[in-house]
Amino acid sequence: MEPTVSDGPRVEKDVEEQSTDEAPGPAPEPLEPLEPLARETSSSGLLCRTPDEADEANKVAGDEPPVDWFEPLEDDDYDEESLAGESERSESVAGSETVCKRVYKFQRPRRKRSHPDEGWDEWPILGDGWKRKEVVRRSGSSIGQKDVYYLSPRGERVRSRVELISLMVGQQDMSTFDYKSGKFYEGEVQPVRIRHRARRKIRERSSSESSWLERGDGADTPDSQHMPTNPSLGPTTLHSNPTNLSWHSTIGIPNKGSRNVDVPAQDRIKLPRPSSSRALLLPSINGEVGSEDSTLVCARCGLSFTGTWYDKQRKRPCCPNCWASKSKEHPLVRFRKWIPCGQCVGCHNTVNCGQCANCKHGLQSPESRKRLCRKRKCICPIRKGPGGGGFVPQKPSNDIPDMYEDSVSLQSEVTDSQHPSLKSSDTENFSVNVDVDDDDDMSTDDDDDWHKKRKRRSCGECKACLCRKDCGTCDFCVDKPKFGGSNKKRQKCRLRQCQRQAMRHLLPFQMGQGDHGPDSQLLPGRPRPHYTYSRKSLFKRNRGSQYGLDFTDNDEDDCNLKPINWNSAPASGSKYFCGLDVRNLPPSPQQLSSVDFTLLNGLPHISSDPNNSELDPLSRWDAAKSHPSRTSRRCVQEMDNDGDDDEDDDEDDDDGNDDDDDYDDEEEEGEDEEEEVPMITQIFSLAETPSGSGDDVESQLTKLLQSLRSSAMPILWYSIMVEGPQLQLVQCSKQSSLSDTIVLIDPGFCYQVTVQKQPLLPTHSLYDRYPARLTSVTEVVDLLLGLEEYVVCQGLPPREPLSKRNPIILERASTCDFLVKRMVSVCTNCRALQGL
DNA sequence: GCCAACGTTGGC
DNA sequence: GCCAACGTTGGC
Repeated sequence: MEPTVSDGPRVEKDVEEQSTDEAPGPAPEPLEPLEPLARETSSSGLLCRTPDEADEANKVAGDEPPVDWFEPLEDDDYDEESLAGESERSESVAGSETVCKRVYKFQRPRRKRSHPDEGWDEWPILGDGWKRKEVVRRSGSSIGQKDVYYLSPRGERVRSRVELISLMVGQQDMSTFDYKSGKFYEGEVQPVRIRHRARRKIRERSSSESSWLERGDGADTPDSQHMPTNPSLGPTTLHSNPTNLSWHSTIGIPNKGSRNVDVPAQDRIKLPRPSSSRALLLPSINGEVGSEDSTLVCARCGLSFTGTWYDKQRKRPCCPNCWASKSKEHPLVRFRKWIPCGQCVGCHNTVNCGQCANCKHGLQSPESRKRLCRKRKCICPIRKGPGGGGFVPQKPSNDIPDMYEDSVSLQSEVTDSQHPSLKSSDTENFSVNVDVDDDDDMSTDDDDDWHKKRKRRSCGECKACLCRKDCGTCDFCVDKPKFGGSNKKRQKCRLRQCQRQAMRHLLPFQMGQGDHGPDSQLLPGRPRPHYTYSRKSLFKRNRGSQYGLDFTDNDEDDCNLKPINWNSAPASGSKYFCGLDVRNLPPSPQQLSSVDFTLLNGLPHISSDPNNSELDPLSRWDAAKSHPSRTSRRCVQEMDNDGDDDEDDDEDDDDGNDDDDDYDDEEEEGEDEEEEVPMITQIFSLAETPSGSGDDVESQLTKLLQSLRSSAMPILWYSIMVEGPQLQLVQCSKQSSLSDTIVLIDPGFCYQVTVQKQPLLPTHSLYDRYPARLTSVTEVVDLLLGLEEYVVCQGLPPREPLSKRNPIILERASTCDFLVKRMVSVCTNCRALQGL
């Protein structure tokens, strides 16, 4: 039977028969039956395609093997278009979530990363062994956009023309190669790419035009299926709703100042007539160029307007006002997002009741997205429902042109609340519905704010976020192609990782590496998420969640770590670093002294361990990381000695898992942050000893510590607080020229620099360059940067070398400067000692 | 079109 | 559980 849309349930059944990710293997792809559908759709011309696109689609359906860019579409068909079953649509809003989640779960295998050799077409035009692949973006604002990748015979994945050309240097002339189509245009007229200039010019007038121009040959994408000019829309076409159409050409100037929701129809925004250039590009309706304006409802503000303006990605109608707006708010957010007022009782409530349906849902299904406790919901109706944020759409939703409904029906962000199934309710009723149904109302689901999802690693305010320059030395920078790297890690420079929201494992090393350490909540950044849904048994998670807890991560290691109560006094004599997760940090200087360096007569000898001498700084760092037992276990054990089991730990644990489940919950994040700050103060109290100085001084020093930790520090410097109290800045790279250099800041902010535990003489020129007291982050950073100009005096080998079997012991003068300018490897005093 | 980098996953 | 790898997507 030829699959049709109505085959959805059957397909869903097929999907269910797949044992999720356990059975990828050679079994037929669960969504396979849909491929013919896609082909048929393409071939029949039902979709809005240009002739070229239709040819391409037909070609795909015919001679060439199906390229895998159909697959994502099929995925999305299920996810967003609900081809998997109309039943999803007919579900109640609350019920739909269950169904969607189930479908989603069974679709996971389809979402799995494609196998390296999956979906590649042989592309001999580039030479033997070359492969090509087209991928359609499945979500986001650029959904439907098609990306083309190539795979070289050597397995190098090419993402762009630049990369391809760089690979083909000396092999093939790529000047006539069209990357997108994968063909050479020798002797042919290369397809005209109307971009840049045209786009810039047109964008001022019409987003829809620019979208078309931008997309170029990418028009055979899901976007094309919801063009307002799509003749296949049947009863839900333009023609079916004449009251919302304006087939007459209207020429006018967009009324950018008007935001009146009660704009009468005759005052609706008039758009310029499509340009002639655009007319050539737009698809046609029944042979006519689809250049006529139509009345649309802006997906962003809800205003009706006349024209064919669409947002940048041509996903939704977008009025000129919103188009001109610099706001990055997602066009649909206002329709979908429940915006807390921040003032009502619900907004002020920061404690989950634990009793409401949403709380129980979270307890029962921790793997699902967390829903905000009902007691914590904003109770201000004006903030709810479509047109939230104080805006009410002009027209009831059932007056929204059907073409728009059709257009949004394919979007990944579309929820049931926007679904045509709800169009029967007018605006008021719609709002009521939303109010009643808290679950759907919740915007904490991941589908509610895709934009923030991409932004949630960046606060945009901290120094790291504001820093625009890569350090060029961290592992992430080294990985970047511009620094000669292989682009495998693809992460932002560590020094530019947001101090507040970045994943901890991405932060600079001094910020801590572990996510689950006893003091993890003290560290900047977020815990590392655990994407365990695909591999971890739900039972395991549920077992703990029955009690509102999740012990999933309580492996043996963590059990040792978690009982630590940082609010209690440390074990007597304990000298572990406070507030640092040192499990994966490089060895502390104290530890270094006993592990990596052997001090003979106060002088270090060069280790013969290649791990210490051969590796580059980052490798050595990695080596240090790979031996956490050398660095952290000692601390762990020490800390564990005072281990008291505290419920707070459990709560923390729970929170951590909540984070895993829902990073989108902004309020929760805010709470996390709120919890972190005071904890630092409490941590500092750890170091507070009876013999300590006054509270004022201590708190000042603590503030400096906090500031340092929330700032981007020079590479591999990290700040710690030790007993005294004393703030220490430690260069943790053993490969650094300043290895084992510490800046000690006392409660009076006076500082001293030590190198390998040896204090720099007060007469050292370094002290002349910087203030005697370091009272701000800037001063500290300046000093550290200044220190980077120095290297440690190497001393000199003894005149009479010992036997080769003994380590070489370098000698220094008692007046050694320790730190010398980079071009000077040995200080003058040591040279003098040797008579040089 | 290209690059940056976010989010996820498979392998260990 | 960790993390290298990379598919993916937003920004310019």
